Amino acid sequence: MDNQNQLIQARQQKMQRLLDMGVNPYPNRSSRSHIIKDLWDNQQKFTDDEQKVTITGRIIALRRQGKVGFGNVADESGNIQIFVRKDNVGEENYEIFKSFDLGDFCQIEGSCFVTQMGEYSVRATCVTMLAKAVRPLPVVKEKVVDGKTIRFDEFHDIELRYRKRYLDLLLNPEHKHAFELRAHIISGMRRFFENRGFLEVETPILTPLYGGAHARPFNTHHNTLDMELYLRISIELYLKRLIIGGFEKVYEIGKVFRNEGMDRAHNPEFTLLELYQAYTDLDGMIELTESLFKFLAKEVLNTDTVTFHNTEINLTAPFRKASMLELIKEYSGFDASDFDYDKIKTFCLEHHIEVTSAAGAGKLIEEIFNHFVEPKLLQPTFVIDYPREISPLAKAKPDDPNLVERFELFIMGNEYANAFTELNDPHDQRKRLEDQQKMREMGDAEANVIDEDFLEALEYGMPPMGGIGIGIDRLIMLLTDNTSIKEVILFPQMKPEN
RNA sequence: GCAUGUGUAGCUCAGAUGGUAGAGCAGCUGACUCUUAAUCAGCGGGUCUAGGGUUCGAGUCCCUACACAUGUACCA
Repeated sequence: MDNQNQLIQARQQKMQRLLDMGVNPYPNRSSRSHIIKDLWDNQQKFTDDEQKVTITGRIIALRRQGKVGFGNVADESGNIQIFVRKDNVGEENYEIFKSFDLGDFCQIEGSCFVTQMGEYSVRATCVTMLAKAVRPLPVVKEKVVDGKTIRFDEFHDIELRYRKRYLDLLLNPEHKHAFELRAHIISGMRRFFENRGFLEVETPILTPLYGGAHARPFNTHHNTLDMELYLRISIELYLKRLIIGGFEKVYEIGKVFRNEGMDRAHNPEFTLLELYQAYTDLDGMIELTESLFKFLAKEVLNTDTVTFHNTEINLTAPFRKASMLELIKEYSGFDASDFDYDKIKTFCLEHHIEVTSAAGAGKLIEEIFNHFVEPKLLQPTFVIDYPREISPLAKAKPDDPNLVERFELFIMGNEYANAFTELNDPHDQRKRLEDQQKMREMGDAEANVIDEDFLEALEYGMPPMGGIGIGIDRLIMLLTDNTSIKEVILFPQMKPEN
């Protein structure tokens, strides 16, 4: 018998003992009068009047001493010591207490008092088993020294933490913070958009064609229809159809799926916000983005700045705006504004920047930007004036056909938002997608595909508008000072263990 | 993808130069009616990630595979 089975068997034996006593180790009902935080918030009152309280929670520590025992019970709001004495609960009930193991859910009835050692506790008059844990939890012990909690044998194997997130949340409760903040940021966004009159919508995730981004999709198959379907890689083309349909302000927050490599910054499924607003443009999206960050900082984070890896980032001041070509010149000294392919290619080769056959001058300019500029943009910066070649859904600048009205927002060397004045000319849009198609044929597997249904919709007329996408996971990483996306996704993609 | 590192008990970790696997916690038995990393005494617990190889002998050396981390390339 292996060790784990031995541990499980010991717990099952205790469960059997309960059954033999006629006690259900998994009762249907429980009751509680107070959450544990209530007891802590009103210590004086509860100790003075000795009122009866009933708490529920998980046993997170046990210290037995013969005919008396201590333990700690935790619910979501906190944890408190319990004191169980045979004389207080009676012989039969004490047998139930003796069946308690670390990890069991229990209900404790009693009253609050302070022990001789000065610890605020619940003196039990009756204990109840609510749910027996038959599998042993990793044992983590804590000690408080000078107000600081020292944790022993912390559950910190990174792989186990991700594979068994429930144990991570249970044993390292501080890891809940990123997920709570995530929820608050998303609900804050919804409030912000609702205040501005946006409608939240849901569009298909399973689609006959994928588009709106530069990525490879996941394929699947519908049995009854006997057709190939793709998981969406962006939300863009459906949201634009809604603007065509007469909605003027829409957004969606949802999962998109990209079939690419995984690393500390990429999970195959991730959460994207996309938003479209009719009768505005890139400047409108800049205003909206600055206001959104300001709102989230003030209303959710209650601060102006966040600290990421010891760098203070001001989220509320106006962000810097600079064109991609200017920034390239600033950081590399190279002037690419003439879009001279041969000259740009030579520069790339000189600086060991990969030049693929499908890449034109615009793509190479982006590569130069990624290499020389991107890592240097620490404080929030709107990079504007993108090459048209790499922006097939953005409207060209009226005075420069090589460039489009687009920005990406960079903070700490990473991209946090991508926005355009959206292309609404169906002829231009068709041509752009055809150019993408050519790039596919030249080997760019991530280039956009031609979506005839979308083009037809465009032909019915789409108002001028601005649109933006914000990667939520990355944003949460920034706000929680995490460098791994797995720390902000509850159940990150993992390869099977065996 | 590539490079480097890690993988030993349920958990956290030791195991120089190859010689039949150790600790703490948790578990079991016993003692203990105010403890708090409770304490004390005793006991049990391992296909050392998997598969090959070298060797009289491999947790340790070599090869392959797998998982995870970090760096790097591409992408949000």
